[in-house]
Amino acid sequence: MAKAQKPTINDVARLSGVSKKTVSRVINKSPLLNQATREKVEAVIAQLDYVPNPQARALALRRNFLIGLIHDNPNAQMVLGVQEGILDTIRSTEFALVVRPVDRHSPTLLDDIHRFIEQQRLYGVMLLPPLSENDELARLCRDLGCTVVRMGSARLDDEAHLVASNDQEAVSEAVAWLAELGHTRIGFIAGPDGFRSARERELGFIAGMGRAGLTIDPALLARGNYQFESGHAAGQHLLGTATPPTAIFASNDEMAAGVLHAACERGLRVPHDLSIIGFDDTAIAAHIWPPLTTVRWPIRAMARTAALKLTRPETAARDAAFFPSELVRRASAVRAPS
Amino acid sequence: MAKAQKPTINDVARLSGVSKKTVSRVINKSPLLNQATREKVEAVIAQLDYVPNPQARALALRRNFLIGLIHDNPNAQMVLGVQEGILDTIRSTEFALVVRPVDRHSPTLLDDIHRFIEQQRLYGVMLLPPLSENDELARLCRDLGCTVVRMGSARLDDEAHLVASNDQEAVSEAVAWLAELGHTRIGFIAGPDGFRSARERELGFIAGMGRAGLTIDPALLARGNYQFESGHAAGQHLLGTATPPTAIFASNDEMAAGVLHAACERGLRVPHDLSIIGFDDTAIAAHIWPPLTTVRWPIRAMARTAALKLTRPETAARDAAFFPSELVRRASAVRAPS
DNA sequence: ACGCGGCTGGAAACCGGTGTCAAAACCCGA
DNA sequence: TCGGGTTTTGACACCGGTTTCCAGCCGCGT
Repeated sequence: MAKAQKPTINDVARLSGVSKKTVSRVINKSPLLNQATREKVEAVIAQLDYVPNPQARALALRRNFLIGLIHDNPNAQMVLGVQEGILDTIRSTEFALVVRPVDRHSPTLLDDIHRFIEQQRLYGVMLLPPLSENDELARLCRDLGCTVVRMGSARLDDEAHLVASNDQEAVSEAVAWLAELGHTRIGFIAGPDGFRSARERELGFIAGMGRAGLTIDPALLARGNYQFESGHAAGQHLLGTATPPTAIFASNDEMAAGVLHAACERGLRVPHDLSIIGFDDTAIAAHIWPPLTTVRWPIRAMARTAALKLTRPETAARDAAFFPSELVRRASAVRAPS
Repeated sequence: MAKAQKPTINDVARLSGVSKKTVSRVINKSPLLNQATREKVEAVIAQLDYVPNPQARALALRRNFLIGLIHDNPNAQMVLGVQEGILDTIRSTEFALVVRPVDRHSPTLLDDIHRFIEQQRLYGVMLLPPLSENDELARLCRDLGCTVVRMGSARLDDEAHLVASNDQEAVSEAVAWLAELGHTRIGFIAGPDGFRSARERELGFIAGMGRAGLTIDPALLARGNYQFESGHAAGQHLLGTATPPTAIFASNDEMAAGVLHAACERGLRVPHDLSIIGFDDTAIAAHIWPPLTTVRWPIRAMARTAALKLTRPETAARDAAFFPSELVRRASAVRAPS
């Protein structure tokens, strides 16, 4: 550990007999540069094992090589998946990931985020649902000079990048699967009002029922807020009706777990008496009993793509990237009781 | 948005009629400063709504106001809890949180982290288990000039801060609870070899059994790696013995869920035929059926304290902070079958 | 009245990069 | 050989703070 100091751009310049500016040009891959000079400087850089100081760059460029992950997401599995996906992309770059969990109901939300972005001079920000559905927030980030990627929202904003999965089709497929298993009385638990993902999944349910030639019984519709308790309540409600459903689709896994609780409390056997399907394939899906049939969407891969869009805005087209979801068939959905 | 520019230290200096240096002294609360001057400058700062530029500070100080969270933790719930706890503490400060999930088995781990810390010029780093048990890693961080907080490791390193819960006592209490419920054949699934937390919980089990006057049957001991599958396998093994246990303590919730699966597969009814207790009180504990009796430790509060130690090394004593865990009694542990 | 040490506060250099702009070097045909 | 146009390169200011070093001012002892 006798290493004196990290080499600076000045060291490189001196050793290769050029000016700082030229070294800077090499680093930034400026095109107007003699090939021979470039190679000479690159050799010195390699020899010294020189790495530009990000803090100095940040100061000069008024922009930090940080990408911010802003979220208010109850789904730990998903948030962590996103973090890992982003890291996959930026691990060997100069970028770093800074996270900022927030409370989306805080009245000072916009101010806080404004301050945060300005302070850290973020390069780009990534918004997770449900925050990604907040247009005002996206605009703020953009106005502050960040590239923005919104995840999982289904509308194409003209200025922000978008990375989404196709929830609607996936739910439709899940419903088709239930129909194929012989279910006709299928209950549906929607996500909270105002969430685009919730709306998409709802539309998927309607489409799926239509395609299967089934009618939708309004008595079999309920709404939750993506949290366990709300799924539990909705399940109790649905199962307490005169002619209860033989299958329930919940708009996310957590609510599906709630439904399972409700069923168990009533002495129903799952899946024998009631089939359940969830959405997200979070850790809980595979770990409850019976293992939950659910829809998996490739969080980590999506985050990788999103990070690419953030860190190489020039490379990535400013268009929506859609990722296919996949129905994971487990034991919680079986043939309808006859 | 007609705001011209963010005010700089020069603006403050000019408006208050002093030099940059004096302003800098005010910001850094230097003690050798005339009270009148200080107040004058502070007034201008408030009036301009001036915030020092962190990038410039980072450059000058050779140290960024970033704290790094380094982890390789399969427990999303816990990692996110830590992130939130840290944010609780640093939200209104100039600090930001940068995360770095890593692979603890990577041969380049130390190099990667070395580069990472050096590049970002981290102020402090926080190590989560199992990484927090890596002495070499902790030393590296320290040598690089970071304050270090290790979470959940039970040994006091003389140079790093430590924030831990008292796993041993908590497990002991859980075992006492099972004994009180009339269980005598109690199985134990240990965590992976080499994990301090695993060792602590093991010791807690032994102590608890001893205190309850029960003997430990080696046939009822198994080992997992904190993941679902290993708990599942261990459960199958334990339940397949000639005289299976009536209760099983798993060293974390995920493995407990695995045990539950194993029991269900064998047609056992939980908790009627088998009581199960887990550890961590992650989301899954409350969401499986039956709800899991488990040990809860105050992750978020611990992370808050840890962040305090990191950002105010001068305030916080360099000693271990211990947090009490609590047994959460749910439906998965009941009176032993007679 | 004078000299001296302790505080305050300012000028200028510095941290390690990037932008501007003009000079130097090079190319080619006339 | 020269002029004009096109690269290529370097000098220098700048980003917004901190640090070093020194001058000015003060009160105080003699």
